[in-house]
Amino acid sequence: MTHFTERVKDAVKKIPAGRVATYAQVAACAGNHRAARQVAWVLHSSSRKHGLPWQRVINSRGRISLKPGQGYERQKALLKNEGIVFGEDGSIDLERYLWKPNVGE
DNA sequence: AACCTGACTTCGG
DNA sequence: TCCGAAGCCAGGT
Repeated sequence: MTHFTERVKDAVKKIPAGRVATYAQVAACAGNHRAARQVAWVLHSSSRKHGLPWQRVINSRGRISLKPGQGYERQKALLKNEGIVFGEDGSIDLERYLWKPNVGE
């Protein structure tokens, strides 16, 4: 595991409940904003172990990347449980819920 | 080392 | 808004 992967996990853990972060944002925190895909891989690989609030990581469009039946509903339920409100099209208002690193921490 | 893969992102059409 | 193509990164085989 590279240092980057560890940083990704650490960054994800920092995301506070009720907030969300994009893959690119997490990647940036880990050192490479271009490694968004790798972030997805890490989550997919580590989510099994609990410990990671993977549900708080969404794509740049403010929507869940998982497909229905592939975890979409599960993630949506977890986020709603944290107080996040979804649009009728299943989108999340990033202006309101996006995690702001350095702010409030 | 080479090739494949993925919960991505951006740009065009 | 949807679809396809291209770029990008690191781990797994």
